[in-house]
Amino acid sequence: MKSTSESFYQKVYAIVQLIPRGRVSTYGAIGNYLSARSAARMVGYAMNQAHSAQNFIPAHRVVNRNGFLTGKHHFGSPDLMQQLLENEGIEVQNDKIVDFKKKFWDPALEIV
DNA sequence: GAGGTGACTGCGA
DNA sequence: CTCGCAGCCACCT
Repeated sequence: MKSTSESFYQKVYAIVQLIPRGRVSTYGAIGNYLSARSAARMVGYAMNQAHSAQNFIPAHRVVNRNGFLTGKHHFGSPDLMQQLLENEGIEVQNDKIVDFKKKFWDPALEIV
């Protein structure tokens, strides 16, 4: 039923929820894993509905390619995203993830 | 039915 | 090195 891609979001949600604590991913990495080279916008768009999703989506673990908290404003509170990241042991300074490259989590590499 | 937007990315000048 | 533009796909009005 509703096999017509229940929602591109469902896929994104699944990936985001798979992100281990203390790690972060990017829109491009997720989009790339979904067969979309640069569908990063769709991933970000999915996050837009994340707060509407029935399940909790750790969208704070998803940032842009530069490691900046671009979507922090969509959490209801601009500081909420940073607080969540710091709560997981991720250092955030100037709205940017510290050592983002080290904490970067690629689904295509982790999910086999 | 058509147009516009968007939490992005990569490449060119 | 820095700045700008075009591409991408799905959802919303």
